[in-house]
Amino acid sequence: MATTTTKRRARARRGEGDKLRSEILGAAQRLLLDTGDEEAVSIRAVADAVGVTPPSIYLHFADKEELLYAICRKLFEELDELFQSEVSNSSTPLQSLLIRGRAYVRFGLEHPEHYRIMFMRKRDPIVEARHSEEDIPVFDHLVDDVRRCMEAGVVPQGDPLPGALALWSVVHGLTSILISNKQMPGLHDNLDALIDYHLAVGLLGIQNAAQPG
Amino acid sequence: MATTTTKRRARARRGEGDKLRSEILGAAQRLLLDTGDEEAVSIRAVADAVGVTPPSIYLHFADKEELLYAICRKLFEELDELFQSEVSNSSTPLQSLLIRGRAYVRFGLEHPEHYRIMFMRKRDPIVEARHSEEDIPVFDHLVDDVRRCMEAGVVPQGDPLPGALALWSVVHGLTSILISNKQMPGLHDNLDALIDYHLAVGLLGIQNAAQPG
DNA sequence: CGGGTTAGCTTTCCACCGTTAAGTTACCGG
DNA sequence: CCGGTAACTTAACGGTGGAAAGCTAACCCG
Repeated sequence: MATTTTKRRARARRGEGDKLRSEILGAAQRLLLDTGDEEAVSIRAVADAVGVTPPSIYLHFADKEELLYAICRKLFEELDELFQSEVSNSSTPLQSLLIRGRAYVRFGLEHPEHYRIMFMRKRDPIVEARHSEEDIPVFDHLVDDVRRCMEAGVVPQGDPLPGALALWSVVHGLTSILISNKQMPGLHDNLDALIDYHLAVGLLGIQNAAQPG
Repeated sequence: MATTTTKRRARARRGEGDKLRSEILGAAQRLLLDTGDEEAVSIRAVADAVGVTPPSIYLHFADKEELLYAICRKLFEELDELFQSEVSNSSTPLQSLLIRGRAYVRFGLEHPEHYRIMFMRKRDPIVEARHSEEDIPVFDHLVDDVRRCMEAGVVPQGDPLPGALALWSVVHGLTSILISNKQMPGLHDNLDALIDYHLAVGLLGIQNAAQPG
């Protein structure tokens, strides 16, 4: 109720035009978090939340897609920081992978709409970033852990990328299934056990499977 | 170009009101296939393709979501038939799982928009069906194969559902990553090897991992 | 054959969406 | 204080999903 117009934002001073950009990003992210609904993040709603008119958005983002893309990049950084802090206490790379996986699924379940726009939209930021040779630390760190597992002899030697991709596939598959099936009976009790089982499948899988190619 | 109005459909005779329903479904599916774009399947576009006005759609579907849902149910049936025919020649349940998995990924890559509405939307038909105790053969047949693997002693005994879910997670994860990353460098060459590697990870995983719970 | 009933479909409208083109306002350097 | 321009607004376009209400043609019955 009452998502009506808020106060008008004071015009920025000369040279501070970029202020609006970050305000838009912040408002959009907050909107996504509060409503828990991607559809609520419309250009008009964001503009209204910032206290500005819709066309002003286009002074900083070419289109809605680019706004969402910018949000994603921010979320990816935050996700990487989350993972790195969780992993910091782990003693082995294998344990790191386990912790990483658990954190991944938990993040998805706790922030489903964030997860959606990050991993379930048409234009996938991770793919686009890799394509444009950008760094995506959250993925690179996963690959690093797999590589360390290889160096430690706990995963067969070779290119770490397929293994990392396979692990990502397992947790991403599980997460997106869980997200789309919040009500699926008998899935969300024993949730931790289910997650760990999937991680075991992935980890034992890359330990025992022959490298592709 | 020229997606303009087509001819007006002749009114159905009394008692044949349901004819329009299947015409709508068919047109929507065709539209999805031809354009390869979910956004092209708007109520208005479908109505236009059928030769009818938009509100007529609502005589047969409560809202757009229900129309998409109906399309999904149809697609799930077709997918199941595809899988069953591909699997019919396999001699072992393990081989069936492999074939099933390959067919799954291939289907996703060949019909990305169909795949999207089936598995990557907010309301997941499979989950909803399970919740409402409907049958979803395409999933049940997967569970059956896992069960048969257990009976054959090639997968540790227990509840087949977690294993089936894990396998689905792997292929679903891979498929959705591939779909969202059509241009990701070095992913789509060696595609078959990559798919088989993921399947090996999943299969070796459920063979070696301890049951959850 | 000729009306009445009603299934089958339309007309009209609403509020919202993303986006663009053109206009306005207010800051700030000269 | 004034002109230039950065920072925004106003107004509009064509699209969307959807609700309310009206029309029309097919069939049944006398």
